[in-house]
Amino acid sequence: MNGADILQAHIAKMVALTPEQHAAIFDRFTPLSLKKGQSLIHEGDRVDSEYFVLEGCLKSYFVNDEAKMFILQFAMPTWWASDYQALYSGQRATITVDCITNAEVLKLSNADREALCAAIPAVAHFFRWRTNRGYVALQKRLLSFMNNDVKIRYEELLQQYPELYNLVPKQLIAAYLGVSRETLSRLYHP
Amino acid sequence: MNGADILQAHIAKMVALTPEQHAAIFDRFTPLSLKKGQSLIHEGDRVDSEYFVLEGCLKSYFVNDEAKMFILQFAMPTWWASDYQALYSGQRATITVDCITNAEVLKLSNADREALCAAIPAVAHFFRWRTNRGYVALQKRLLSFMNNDVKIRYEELLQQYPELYNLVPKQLIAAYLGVSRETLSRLYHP
DNA sequence: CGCGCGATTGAGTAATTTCAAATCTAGTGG
DNA sequence: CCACTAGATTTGAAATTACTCAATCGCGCG
Repeated sequence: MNGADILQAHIAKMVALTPEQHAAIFDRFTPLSLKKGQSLIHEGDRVDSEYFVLEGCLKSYFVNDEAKMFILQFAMPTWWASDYQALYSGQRATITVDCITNAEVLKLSNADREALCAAIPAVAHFFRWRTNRGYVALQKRLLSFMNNDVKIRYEELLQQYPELYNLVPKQLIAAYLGVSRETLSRLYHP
Repeated sequence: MNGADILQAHIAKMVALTPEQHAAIFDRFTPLSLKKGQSLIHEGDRVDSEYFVLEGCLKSYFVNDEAKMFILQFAMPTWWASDYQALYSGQRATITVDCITNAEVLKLSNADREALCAAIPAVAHFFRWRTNRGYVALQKRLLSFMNNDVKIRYEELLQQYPELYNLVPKQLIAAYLGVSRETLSRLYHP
């Protein structure tokens, strides 16, 4: 399945559009082929775009003063990634987005998104829905963070994305779960 | 300032509307006067509305099997609250929203929101912006949760809402910060 | 006055961290 | 095919931190 089809299927799940509208939407996106390790957004950058993942896996993360990494999101196919704080506010990026594996993504600029939303109300509806979905997912994660111990959070993550298990290094999983890699390791080697 | 004015000022910060449009929007909201302790959404309920706070303070929280409470949000004036997972998906509420103090709120049903968004594109834009803002705030909180210790998180919260200090019991603050009340107490009585 | 809720304090326990070292593994070049 | 290296993972031990449980304190209100 090519990029246009994947994007179309993703949007069509939420709103009904004509083929012409789907084509007009896809026109605004720029396909990018990325190598493992390449970065899309780096701390300190100006951010004017977000990215829709077609293939591969990205991570978005924050690095603190002691060089400790905290992963906000593993972006798998059909997920979106950016530094939304920077994208919406115009401030410089505080988080970094890069490729865990080779990846195919579609880039959409802020301006193009707004143009699409203005031209096609259903697209505005789609993006509203998408952010709602992200908000709910994030809230669920925060709750799990407060409520559950690491082991349960680890199982939740693997249940949601079984492919992560042998796609990303365990230390990145640990950085997502908010524990040290040693603690994660000890969970399964008692 | 009355409810209509507060709502109008809140929306006008983001999108430009005519007085007639503001009036049409306010028409869809139902004002409610609530007493301290009253609940708007209770775990297990069907949820068909969200709430805009005019005055007072709400909390939205989750209670786990061991009756431990985790506070997702203190909803202060001009913030919105609901169980968005339930509201958007139609599933039953897993979180509860109730009043920490007497409160004045405006209720908006899902159907009325969608009707407004469909009738006035700028309103759709407003809600898209609002959810984006909520998403970014939540992401910031998750990061702070992973990165900072309780003391810093406590200071961040009080810096954002100084009035919380003598508005809500310390145990609720602890439930927001994700620590036991004893630990929070010891922070400032070493 | 005394009740009840919230806040504080103490002591022991459990979980996680850090630091250091050992082990494993995949990929590279000879 | 093998040796080597870099990165990733595992393991150990000590130190830290937060938790639980229990008891006490403080204060506002009937």
